[in-house]
Amino acid sequence: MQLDEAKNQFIQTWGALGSSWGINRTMSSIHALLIASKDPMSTEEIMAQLKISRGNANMNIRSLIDWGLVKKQFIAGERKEYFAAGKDIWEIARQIAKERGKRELEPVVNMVGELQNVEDESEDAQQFLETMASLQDFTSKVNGTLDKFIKSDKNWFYKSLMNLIK
Amino acid sequence: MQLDEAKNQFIQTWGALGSSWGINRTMSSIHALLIASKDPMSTEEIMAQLKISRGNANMNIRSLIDWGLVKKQFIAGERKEYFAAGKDIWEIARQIAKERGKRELEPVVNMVGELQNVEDESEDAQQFLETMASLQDFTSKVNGTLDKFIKSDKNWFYKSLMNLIK
DNA sequence: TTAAACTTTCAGTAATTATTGAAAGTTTGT
DNA sequence: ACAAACTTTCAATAATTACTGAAAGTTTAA
Repeated sequence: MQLDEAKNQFIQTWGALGSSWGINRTMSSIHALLIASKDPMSTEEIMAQLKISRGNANMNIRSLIDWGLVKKQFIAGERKEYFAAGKDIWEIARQIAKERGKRELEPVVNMVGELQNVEDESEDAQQFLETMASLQDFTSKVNGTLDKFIKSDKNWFYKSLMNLIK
Repeated sequence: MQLDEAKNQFIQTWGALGSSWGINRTMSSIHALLIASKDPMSTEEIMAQLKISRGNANMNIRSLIDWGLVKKQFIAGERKEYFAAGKDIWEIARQIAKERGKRELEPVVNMVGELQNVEDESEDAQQFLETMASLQDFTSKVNGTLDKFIKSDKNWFYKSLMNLIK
């Protein structure tokens, strides 16, 4: 297999994965492209490789920077901005966990908190509150683990995971 | 707070959460509705509660059944089908992990496996292969943990998690 | 200060995804 | 066998989300 072929394969799969996880296809394709590239790339190069417009490239590069997945790189003597993705998969996972946790876990935690003060005494209400309580238990545990993971270095996580899966 | 109000709140939030995780809003709303309901519900009732069409209701109920999140319930003397969601959050999480793992993690594992036979010897290729190797390492560990989690009962997971977060 | 080199924005449009509702299909009781 | 009660399908349509490209904005070097 040729290197280019392999890279394309990777970009494809990574892009599809992203889109089925609610991250847009272009954003994850750019991410994959940068992960697979040895050198930082300019907006122009990204546009050319993925055949996308300037606006689209720019917007998604910004999102990747917001998510902490991509960094600007200045190249001596060049005026253009270059972009590079971290290559450490653990770091990438940690970064994604952090963002998604913030954006999607927190709303649930907040909702469940508010739901505690239902006055109703019916059996129906009892059961609902029970489920909500267990949801709260669950999310707070997931949140806690996520926090540890986010603050951890690879090594800590690795050890704990090994421990977890025995 | 009224029970109905609380339930609506829950349906709303759960629906939004699903849609930002690549699951359609109606599907997660129905799921939430069934989680919050003491008794199993018919298609008619679901349609009325969420103000959605028959077709939409049917399709999404089927998806929920495919995912193993909802079960048919037969009610004595009734001809209609009734539906109920499991209320155990751990079981729900396990079910979702299982489905998503199958649908989205496996393609990555397969791709990375295939990518091993790149013949190129350049530095660029070296680096790419290194990243892919670490990706493989990562996915196989996640996969392994997921497997354990899926096969586990709540208690096993709980203990390991407690252990994990010290 | 000017203009070239580059980045960002955004209104319009395209592509994708979800929903409707009516028609076709199925099951069950008589 | 019939028809009522129910479920499923799917073509048309609506809603959402992503993308384009040109124009506006910004930075830098001379």
